Amino acid sequence: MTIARQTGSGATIYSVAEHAGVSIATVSRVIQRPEVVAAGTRQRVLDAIETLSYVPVSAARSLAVRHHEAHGLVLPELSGPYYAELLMGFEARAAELGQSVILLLADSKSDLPRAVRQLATRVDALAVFGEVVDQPSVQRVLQAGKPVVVIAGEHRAGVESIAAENTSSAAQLTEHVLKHGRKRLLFVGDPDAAPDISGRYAGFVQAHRSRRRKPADPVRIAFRENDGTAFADRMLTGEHVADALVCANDELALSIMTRLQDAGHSVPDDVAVVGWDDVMTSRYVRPGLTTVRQPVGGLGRLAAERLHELVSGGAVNDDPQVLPTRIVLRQSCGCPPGGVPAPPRS
Amino acid sequence: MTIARQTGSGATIYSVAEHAGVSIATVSRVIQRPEVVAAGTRQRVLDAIETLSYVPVSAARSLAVRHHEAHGLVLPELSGPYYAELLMGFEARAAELGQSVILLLADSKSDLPRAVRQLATRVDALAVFGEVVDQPSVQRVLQAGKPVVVIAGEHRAGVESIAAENTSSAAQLTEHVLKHGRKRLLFVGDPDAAPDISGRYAGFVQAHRSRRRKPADPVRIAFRENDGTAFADRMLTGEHVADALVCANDELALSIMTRLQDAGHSVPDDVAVVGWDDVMTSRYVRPGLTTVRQPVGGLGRLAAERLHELVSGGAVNDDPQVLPTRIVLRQSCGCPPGGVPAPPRS
DNA sequence: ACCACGGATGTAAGCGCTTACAGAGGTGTC
DNA sequence: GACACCTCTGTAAGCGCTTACATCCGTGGT
Repeated sequence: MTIARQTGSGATIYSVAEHAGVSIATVSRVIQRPEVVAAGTRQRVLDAIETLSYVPVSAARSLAVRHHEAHGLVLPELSGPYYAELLMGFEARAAELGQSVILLLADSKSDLPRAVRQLATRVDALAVFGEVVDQPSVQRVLQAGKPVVVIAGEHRAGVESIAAENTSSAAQLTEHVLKHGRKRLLFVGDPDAAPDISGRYAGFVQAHRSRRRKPADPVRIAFRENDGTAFADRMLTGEHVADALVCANDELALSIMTRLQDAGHSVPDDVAVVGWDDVMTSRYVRPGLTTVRQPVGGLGRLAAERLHELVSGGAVNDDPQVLPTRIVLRQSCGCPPGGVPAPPRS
Repeated sequence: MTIARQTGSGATIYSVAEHAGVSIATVSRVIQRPEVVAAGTRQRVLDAIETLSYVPVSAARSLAVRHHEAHGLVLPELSGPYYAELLMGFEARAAELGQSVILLLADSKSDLPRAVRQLATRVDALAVFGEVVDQPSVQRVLQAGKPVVVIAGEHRAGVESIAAENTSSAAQLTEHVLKHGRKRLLFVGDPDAAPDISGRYAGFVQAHRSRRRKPADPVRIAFRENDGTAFADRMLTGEHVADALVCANDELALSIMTRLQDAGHSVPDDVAVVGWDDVMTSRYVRPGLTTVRQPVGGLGRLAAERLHELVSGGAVNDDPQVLPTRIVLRQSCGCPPGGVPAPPRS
């Protein structure tokens, strides 16, 4: 608390070796491959480690072995369950593979490219979400010889990419809504904002086409609750007319649905609403929100796994890997209660 | 893709120096303190860095400067908004202070102590949540000379700790419910599960005492949705009787409330329900859930900040720092609609 | 009794940076 | 013209580990 502590910060492999009466090589061995050192010696070293509170300096090891044993993950932010789940999956798998994870959140960063460069400095490989980090920055990392996988982003040659299936489940979902007899569907959310969304809109269009109906243009709004509320207000004034809303995500769907209900409209009688993500709230609102569940944790796990394989010399997979999604039917689309019970969250 | 790449993985400070026709010291200088090197030289070096796609190896720097420029954060998990928000705050502040953050999630770890030891190896300081990591592990880190702050955990001498205020807001909240004329309140959640919860129960007790009423024993159940549902079922059978429920967190409150409603009971008429955390769902359910908002992001920011100060030689703060919380009144407690509008989330 | 061999440990050469210190030119002053 | 000063750059000594290679010693075979 006052004087420099002798133990702790001071202990190095040298002090341990000295204390145990062995060479530093032996100390290193008891840490890396305990079985090769004689039991007695091993114990003396272990004791020395204990009494000196020795904690190795990973940087020295990294330098010597020439890799970091760490993966970086760049996410836009962490509000809502989506990214959190992704991160959980990533962290879990990375840990299993003995890798630390260094997290970088893009919002709140004034100079993202710089932050990414910095990050690249301390990891063996990088996973980045969608288009959060600019292409040149990605290229830099790649050129420095560090594998990069992009999650739910644009697919580009030479960069491994993984994503959840969007288009065909969007088509199914749209089809489902159409089967409920809805005529004027609106897609709510900006397809240009992210590849995920454009895939969903593509499915929306496809479902219309296959019935020879003309899909409406997307309502290009952002994805936060405020945006949904504002849109609902514009529906209330008659600016937008629809009997079904296919929303780009649950936050949008929920905020719109709630606003409409608070204004006296009935969901799904007046207008059906469906979304994407199956957030917790979607189970709790009434009517329950029909939505699409993505294997978000799986995306994270897969990303960590691929990174590890790439670092270990694996070849980059040139086509995107897409994980299947599942439609969760509740009542907001017009289905009767008790129809299909929502499966428990995995 | 086939042959070892010349650029990238190969580039070191030496190759850059050679390519630019300067010494490695100069290269290091243009990276660390560009202003001290002559403009022409600097540019040549910058060009060399560019053409060689040089990315420094942070481990080498860490070794030379003798610190990692990274903070570790150990969290139980990441489901629900609570930990995610904490993490966001922590990451944001850490980044501002130039520190990377290495995340460790305790669930999914088969050998947590080992994971923590490993983590300690690559950071300058550690923030750990509550009691997720065992005391001996914490002590080890401390003895190795690395600062530790515990968030929302038991306070112990010598370890810095920070938390959100619990007892007095719990007392206020309980008091509020009592003022609505409720007579039989139950505290739902196990106080022994976490210091936060025991603080809340203490407030519950305190409010009763100050009115000379006898507080009920806590209903010791876990905090997941299932546990809440099961408890609600037991209320429905008459095993528990109450006209108000003070729940340890929103997940519990929401799952109980919903189950009760689905069974035909009215909230708040038959039973009032309040919770803690102000998760997103709490705004969306009807009636809106009365709850307590904690400055979760603030806890994270503060943790990162204190860590940084401790690493920079600051003295450890012997009493816990507690951040204020705020009660958010909605209708589940019995308040009329439109009474106090819920402030927007910060 | 001698030798080959294998197991346990030590020696020493890096890994890629940072930085104190020294040296080399230029400028300005008297 | 000599000298004191700057400014800019180079030299070299670590930072704390890992690991190939060398060494030492005890065994067992013959």
